[in-house]
This record gives sequence, C-alpha cells and structure tokens, in this order.
Amino acid sequence: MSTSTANYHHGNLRDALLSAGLAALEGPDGQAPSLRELARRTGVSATAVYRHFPDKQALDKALAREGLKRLGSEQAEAAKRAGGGAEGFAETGRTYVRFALAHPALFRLMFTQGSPVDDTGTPDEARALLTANTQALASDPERAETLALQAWSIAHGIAMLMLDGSIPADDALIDRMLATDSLFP
Amino acid sequence: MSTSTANYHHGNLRDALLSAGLAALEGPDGQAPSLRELARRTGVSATAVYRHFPDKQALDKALAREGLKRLGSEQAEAAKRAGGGAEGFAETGRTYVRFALAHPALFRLMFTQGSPVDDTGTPDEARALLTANTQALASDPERAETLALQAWSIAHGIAMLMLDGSIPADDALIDRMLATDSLFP
DNA sequence: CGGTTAAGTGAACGCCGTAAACATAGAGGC
DNA sequence: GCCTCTATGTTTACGGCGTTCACTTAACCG
Repeated sequence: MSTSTANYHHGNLRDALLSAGLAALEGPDGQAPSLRELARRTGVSATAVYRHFPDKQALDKALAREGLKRLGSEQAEAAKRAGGGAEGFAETGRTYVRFALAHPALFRLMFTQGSPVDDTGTPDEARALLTANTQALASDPERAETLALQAWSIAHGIAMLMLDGSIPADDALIDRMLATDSLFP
Repeated sequence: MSTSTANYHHGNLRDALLSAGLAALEGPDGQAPSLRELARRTGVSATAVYRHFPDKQALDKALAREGLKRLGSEQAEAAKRAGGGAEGFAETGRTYVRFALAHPALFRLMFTQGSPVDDTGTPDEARALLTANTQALASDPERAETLALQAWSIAHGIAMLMLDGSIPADDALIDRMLATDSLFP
C-alpha cells in the first residue's frame, strides 16, 4: 500500500499482494485469505510471496498495520467532524465499533497477532488520538491513562462481542452503551 | 466431560476427545489443537472423531461450551466468596478477566464461534449471573440491561486486549480498570 | 556486452479437515 | 447359544494449506 504506481508484474508485487489481501478481507465470507489464494488472485506462484514476506504471519501483520492506519484516520476524521472535545472523543468510540462491524475480518486480523504496532517506534494514529483526548478531558493526568484504557476496553469489548454474535450488532445499542453520561462519573 | 466413568477405548470416546482437547488448550503453545492431533493423543484414528462430532467446528463448540461452564462456576464461586452484592458483582468481572488470562486458548475458542450457547435453550451460568446482578443493583430495570452489556463489554475488552498484548496483563491494572467507583455513576 | 543478483517458477514435503468403503465388536431377538 | 444388525472403529484417498529447495529468468550496472 502507500507507495503504489508501478508496472505491476515485475514491479510492486508486495503492494499488489496487500491490495488483494485487503480486498479479500472485505469479502462476504468473513474469512482470512490463504497465502496461496492471495498468490492466485495476484496471478503469481505461491512461492513468489516469499520474496516479499518471510512468512504468512508477516503478510498478515502488514495487512493489520494497514487496517490500523485506516481505523485511525476514520477516527480522526470523525472527531474533527464532531468538533473535537468531549463529543469528538465519544465519536471516536462509536467509529471504532462501527469500523469493526464494517470490516469484521480485517478487524479480527488486526488484533489476532501480538500487537502489530510495535515494530514502528511511533504509535499509530488511533492510539495517539486516544491518549491526547483522555489527557485533555481528564482532570488528574494519572487518571487519564486509566480512562484511556477503560474507554478502549469498552469499545473493543462491544466490537468483539458484536462480531462474535454475543450481542446484537445494533447501531442504536452502540450509542446507548457508549453514552458518556452513563459511563465514567 | 460431565458423565465419565467407562472403559475408555471402546467406550466414551467423545468424553476422551473433549478431555484431550481441554488439556491441549491449556498447553503453553496457546494453539488450538487440530482434529488429527486430538485423535492421535486419544490413540484413535482421525476419522473416528466423526462418529461423535459432525465436523471440527462441532467439537470446538463442545469445548467452548465446557469453557463457558467453567467460567460461570468460577464466577459464581467468586461472587459467593465476596458475600454477593456490589462487591460480589465486581468480583465476577475480575474473575472474568483472570479466567481469560489463565486459559487464553480456551477463552479465545469460546468467543471465536458464533455464540456457542444458544443451542441449549437455557442461558449459561455466567450470563444468568450477569443479568441477576445488574437487575439487583440498577434502580431502573431498563437501565439494568444496558448496565449488564456495558459491564460485560468492559471485562471482555480488557480480557481481549490483554490476551492480544495490546495492554499489559497486569493484575493490579485489572483492579484499577474495573474499580466500580471510576465507572458507572 | 557480460555478469551479478533480485525476483519469479515448479516440484515436493508434511500437515490439515473430510469422504468413502470396509471391518468388527457387542447387544438383542430367536 | 447362535446370528444378525448396528454402533463404532480403521484404511485409504482427496484437495488445500504453509513452507523448502533447486532452478530459471530478467534487470541493472560497470
């Protein structure tokens, strides 16, 4: 992803594989695509993948990283649209859950590997937004960190439980559960 | 599980498979065991499994159901030990997260299938405990349902994020994040 | 232009879940 | 007490998976 533009075959196979992977993850089957399937869709032999990724897990991690980037930018845009502040913060939570429901396979992939973020030293945008928002909203700066983790956890919990079918994936329910006045005194 | 006592081979293969599965899920690799591996450990051919489960997913579902049962009874015991009430309720949350950390592979399995509970008409103990506790503690009975889902979500979110390594799996952190006075006004 | 090297290929290995055809042990009726 | 029927097991086989290895090919660079 990111830097595209090239002559495809004999060229940016890496990006082509990632594109195919992201497309497959959006498919209706909700299944993570196999390495061989991805190679097939890209019109390349299965072993060619190994020229660009050491193994399947590395490919998955790259896909997860791209997913995280997209989530972060969606959240940032939603917060800006809401005018920032407390309402903007609340909107990032709703966006988090809606993103999970809109891209279930990708979202699952993002959290199935051991934190795919840490290889780049800089934290992802979603996480930066979270700490910035909580530090701005919390009185006690130490409380801010706890608040950040609590907010993340409840959004993540709602998302996961809805994805797994344990809780109805209802948009109104998301709003009700994330209503800030019924959480956090 | 449950009804054991028999002569093992030529006898209760079903229970033996479930026992082997639960044992494998506790292993250090944190990997869900394959059907063939389970059959091997039980000393039986792979296809024998199909006499007792229509497919691998059904076996996984049975394992998940057993996990849910264990979680429920651990929660009930913890609540009783805490003397019930609000403190008992809080204890069920902490127990939920600790259970996930103590049995990561089993816990993941429990929520990776589409809600493994619904085939039995009666809800599992964990869920029953949750609704009973929230209905006893909430003033508004309609608020109780929202409270139940919020409480479940935050515990589930903490558990998942800690399992995935996104949040440090720290016992003190669990207590801080679940402190009832910093949640729910 | 020729050689080095990055990038792709095909065959093969040992796993996996599952299907089909076959074997056998033990229970129940005669 | 035998004989049959059925539940429970076995062997073999298929296609798909991730990955390895030895190989070809194409692109660039001096």
